[in-house]
Amino acid sequence: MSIAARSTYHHGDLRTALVEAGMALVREGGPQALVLREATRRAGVTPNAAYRHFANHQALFEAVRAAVLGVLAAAMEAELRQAEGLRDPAERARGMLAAVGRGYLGFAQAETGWFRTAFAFGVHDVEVPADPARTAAKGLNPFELLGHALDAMVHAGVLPAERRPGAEYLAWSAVHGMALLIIDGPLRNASAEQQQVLGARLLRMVELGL
Amino acid sequence: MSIAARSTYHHGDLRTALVEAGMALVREGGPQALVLREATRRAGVTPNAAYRHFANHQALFEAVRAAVLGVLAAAMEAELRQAEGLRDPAERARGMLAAVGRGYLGFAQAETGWFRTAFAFGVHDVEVPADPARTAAKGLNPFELLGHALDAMVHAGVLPAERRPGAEYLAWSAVHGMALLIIDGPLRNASAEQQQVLGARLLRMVELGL
DNA sequence: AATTCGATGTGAACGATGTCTACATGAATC
DNA sequence: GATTCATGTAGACATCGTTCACATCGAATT
Repeated sequence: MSIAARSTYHHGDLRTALVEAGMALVREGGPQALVLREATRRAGVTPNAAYRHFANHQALFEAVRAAVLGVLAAAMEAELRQAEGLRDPAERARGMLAAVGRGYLGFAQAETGWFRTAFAFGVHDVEVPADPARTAAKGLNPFELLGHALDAMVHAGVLPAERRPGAEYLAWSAVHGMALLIIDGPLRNASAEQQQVLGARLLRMVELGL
Repeated sequence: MSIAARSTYHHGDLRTALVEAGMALVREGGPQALVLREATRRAGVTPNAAYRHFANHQALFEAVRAAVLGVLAAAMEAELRQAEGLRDPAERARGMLAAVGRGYLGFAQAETGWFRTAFAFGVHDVEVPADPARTAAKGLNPFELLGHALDAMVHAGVLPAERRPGAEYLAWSAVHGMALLIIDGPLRNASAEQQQVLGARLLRMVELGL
């Protein structure tokens, strides 16, 4: 990208510049593509300058990951908005769960590099409250959006309350697993159509089996 | 490990020595821990010697991955043997599916480094037939073992035949996703008991929702 | 307004890694 | 017994993350 030729000695906002460069790298090549020196290069700065803002490579990586999770949350919220328009509470609640799943799977397909980054080396600390870098408009991270949909299902009487606890882990397992099979598992060569059909079947399985 | 002091100029069986060293590395530290130079060090050999047997780092990695998939298959077969003793065909078929899932989840918990390696950078080519390095006694790879269990369910009348096609992807998605949540996702700090309970719930969800 | 100072960026260096090219060894083949 | 070819060694290179000492500059203090 832009090797920003800089006139001032100080960059101005190097931290965010590095994160943005990292986002670009990782969007193309996944987590492996985040190389500290390249990020500084793109920011028009010496490698060591990064160490004024990040303790090490991993710290930079975590910042990039957080930003990616924010984008994911935004994608899920976009899908959610459609479902929230539905009138019937039961239908709406079910639609919300499906929307969360669709947003997740769609993101994995459309932004593979980012998705890989979001969950590389573990799905770390996704449930902790409200790192603002990880959220979008609603202020909820992806995990919380899922919980939100499940709550709505209980409220609408679609999901028995006694099966609510822990339900996010079951739903997430299914959707996360399929996302991985799609992006570079055995489903990576399936047509987008087939993938969508399987995704829908999976979401129905979750709904039935929860 | 053993830095095999060698008297002969030729190693004798460097290829397998490198794979075994790689297995040990990866068992501890996951896929990132496979470093070519360290593997050659442990084999008591110059770094370049590796290039007589593997085109590059990735080729070595794939060989290690294949070996790991073989161990996984063995773990799943061990679980399967218990279920195969059951008399009632329906119960047996259901038991086989559960056994496959348990083997998978148990392997993820017990051999985290190996599990991460098996599915790092994508669940590549797991469905292709019978790379012998990837199989255990039965000659079936993990994917085929799952298909085997599902076939048994159809045969026993537990799973409607029209829902059989593609069912492995639904089941695998769920189990694979949960494995990831357990090894370094939000469930990594849950007690082994809680993990097992959730695993059982997940498998029931699959059975119901397939 | 001049001085100080802490935050930010630079320069040069180190050890480690994957990989290349040229050379050495030795077991199998003719 | 000479030759050949698979296998291992030696040395080098570019790149990466990271460290230590030094440079620059905006903002706070006097």
